[in-house]
Parts: sequence; structure tokens; C-alpha cells
Amino acid sequence: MPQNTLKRAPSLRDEHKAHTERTLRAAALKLFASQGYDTTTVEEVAESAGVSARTFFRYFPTKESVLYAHEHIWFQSMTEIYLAQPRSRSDIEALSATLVEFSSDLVPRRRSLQLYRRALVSSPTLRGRQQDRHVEEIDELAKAVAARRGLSSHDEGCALVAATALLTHRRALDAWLAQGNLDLGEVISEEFEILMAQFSRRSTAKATAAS
Amino acid sequence: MPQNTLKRAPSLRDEHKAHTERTLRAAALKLFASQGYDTTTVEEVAESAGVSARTFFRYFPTKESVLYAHEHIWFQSMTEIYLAQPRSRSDIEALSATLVEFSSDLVPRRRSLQLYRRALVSSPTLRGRQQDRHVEEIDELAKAVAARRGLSSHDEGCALVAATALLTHRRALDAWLAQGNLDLGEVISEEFEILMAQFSRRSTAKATAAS
DNA sequence: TGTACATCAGTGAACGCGCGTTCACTGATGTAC
DNA sequence: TGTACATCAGTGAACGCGCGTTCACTGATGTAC
Repeated sequence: MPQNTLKRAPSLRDEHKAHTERTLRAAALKLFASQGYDTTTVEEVAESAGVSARTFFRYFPTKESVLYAHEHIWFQSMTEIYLAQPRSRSDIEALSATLVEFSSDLVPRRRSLQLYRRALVSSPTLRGRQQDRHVEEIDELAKAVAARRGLSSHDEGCALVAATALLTHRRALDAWLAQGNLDLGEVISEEFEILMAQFSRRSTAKATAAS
Repeated sequence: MPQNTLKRAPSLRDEHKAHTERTLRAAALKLFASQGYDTTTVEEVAESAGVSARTFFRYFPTKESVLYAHEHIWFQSMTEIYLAQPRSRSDIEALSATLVEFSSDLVPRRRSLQLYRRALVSSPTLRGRQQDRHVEEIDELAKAVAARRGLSSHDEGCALVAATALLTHRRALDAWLAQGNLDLGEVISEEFEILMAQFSRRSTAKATAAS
């Protein structure tokens, strides 16, 4: 009973297990990206990782789940950065700054993000799950915005700001993944500039009229 | 060969066919909403419509497709309303007005929209497809925004405006469907007010500081 | 260090399930005369 | 109006496919002594 599961030297078995899991994840990501998610069978992924299909399901309850790990961690740390932004910044400015700051965590993961993106394009099912994560993220971020504003619960305004910011972030991310050698921080920053410019249209309209 | 498929008095056969299709659509929507999409089989839908499963696939190539018909029409007519907005309005204002104006087309469809919403909640697959339609809509709307601005092709600004507006519209629609007796036009109008208020945060911040 | 037993990662085979297809057919509706 | 044939909506049965589960097993790693 005093099984001591908390800390233990990683035994040979444990290491082997971890290795199998990593290999399966890598094989899945690679195949899903290159062949398409729906057209790749679990059988193929398992084979490519050198194990049987049966073993795949010992590691992952579903075909999808092989793609998702520690997705919540990044979001939590992003929220912390947001709440540490100086009060002088507006919500949108603070969000922009947060996401720019956070971009350094994303840059090293570029290759995996690209593969994941490709898998996403290939499969409506996957896009459904992605959509669900977005909804969760909007909700969490809305709470953070509310907290920064000193509200006890998040109102529609907070939700709209959160949703718009994440939308903008995603577009920036897509552009960065699609193009060659861009600085992610800059891309995000510019994307937010464009967004904000849309809401001071009147001045732009004037400028157009004046020209 | 002169088959004359264009116009013809709807024969008994044709009417029967149309009736079967409508019955299948209605049965599917009802069952998907009440039992969940993924947990309802094509078999059940067919049975509920009084035909065999085999017949279902004569009408619809996939289980999903039973839910979708004339989705493109509404969007096109919305675009027309948008382009007819007075030039004095900013893009966002024009979009808000357009969607408010268009809401009268949505009100009579409330019941079906509600059922569809419920089906959507039950299934990631369906949300994936929904997401895809959103992407298409953003793209089409972005073109309209570009046209109104006098641009030949749509830039990132147009896309962001379109995406944000549709996001706002969807949130308003959700609220309207969830709640009791609201006026859809008003809900949309208010939602856009809230959105625009988020981007003049500085004044709000001042107000907060002054209090 | 060595032996005996326990645990547990990995496996093969068979199965259930629901989507979607293929084949061969029935019977009602439509059409030609 | 009536008869003979053509068309076509609907069907049952069998099948392929891939996800995910269940069962009974093997063999390597870990542990107790």
C-alpha cells in the first residue's frame, strides 16, 4: 500500500514506456500531417512506431488523443503573463503584449505546430476538437480579463474581448506558420495593430475622403 | 434527349419524393437534437421517417448531409444588404446594421435553429463542419468588405473585420436562442455596441479611474 | 550473487458497432399507342 | 379509355472498413530472499 508512486528513480521499464509513448506520438503526428488524419489508420501509426495496434490503445483511449498532451499548461502560463501587464495598458493592448511576450514559447515548437496544422486541415473531426478548445480558451481568458477589470464575474464585454484577441492571435499564428522566416512576435504585434485600426475607421474614412 | 428537366408540372412521383426528403430532414433534426447526433443511427432516422436505411442513402450521401440545405443562399442575400448600406457608416456600423436588418429572416426559423444548435452541442464532428462554414463565410464577407472599401482584393484588415463581425453575430444568435422572448435585432445591435465599446477602452479606463 | 516468484508491457485473435456501398429485386407511377 | 411497356422510388441482404473492446496469453523486467 505504501506504493510511493510520487517519486521513484525511472526504472528501465518506465523509460521504455515513456519511449514507446513518445514514438507513437511522433509517428502519429508525422503520418497525420503527411497522409491526412482520416485516411491514416491506427494500424499504420502503430506499425510505424514498431508496435501493434493493440498497444496503441493501451497508451491512448482514442485515435484523437494521441495528438493532445499538456494543452492546458501553456494557457495557464499565458494568463499569468497577462495579469502581470502594467495597468496603464488597455485590455487589448495588454493582450497583444501578452501574446507577443508569450510567442517565444511557441517559436521552438514551430515544426510540431506546422505538422499539427497540416493534420487539422485534413480532417473535419480534428477541426471540431480544435473548435472546442477555442471555446474553453475564450472562457478562461474572459475570466482573466474580468479579473483585470476588477469584475467578480465575466460579462459579455470580457468574452468579446477574449474571443477577438484569440481570433487575432490565431490568424497571426497561421500566417507565421504558412510563411518563411518571420518573427512571430512582430507578426502578432502587427496583426493587433491592424485589428485596432479597424475600430477607428472613422479617422480612416476621413483620411480617404481627404485624399 | 430533349428531357426538359427545367420545367415540368410536379408529378405525383416528384411530390412524393420531395415529401420523403422533407420527412427525413425533419426526423433527423428532431432526433439529433433530442438524442445527440453521434448516438443517433441512420437506421433510427430512417425508421422514424417511415423508410428503410437504404433509402436514406438514396437521398443523402452521408449522415451529415441531411442537415444541410440552401446554406449559401442566406449568405449571399446578406452580402447584398451589406453593400447597400449608406456610405456614411463605418464598416462595423454597416455590418451591425446589416445583421440587424437581416435578423427578420432568421426569426421565423428560430425553432429549427434551436434544434440545430442542440445537435451541434452534442457532436464534435458537427462542430467541425460548422467551423468550416464559418471560415468560408469569413472569406466571402471579407470580399464584400473589400469591395465596399474600394479595394481590389481583401487584405488582412478586411478579414479581421469580417471575422470579428461574424463572431459577434454568432454570440448574439446564441444568446437569443438560449433565452426566452428577446428581439433578435436588439440583441445583435447591443452585442455590437458592446464590441465597439471594448475598443474605446481608454475612455472607460478614465471613467473607472475618475470614480 | 543467484534463484523463485510477481508484475506488467506487449500481443493475436475474435468481436461489436455504425457508416456507406453493391447487387438483385419489387411494385407503383408514368408514358406510348 | 384501356392496354403494354418503361421508368424509377424503395427495399433486403450481404459486405468492406476502421475504431475500439474483450480475452487469454507470452516474455521481459523487477523484487524478495
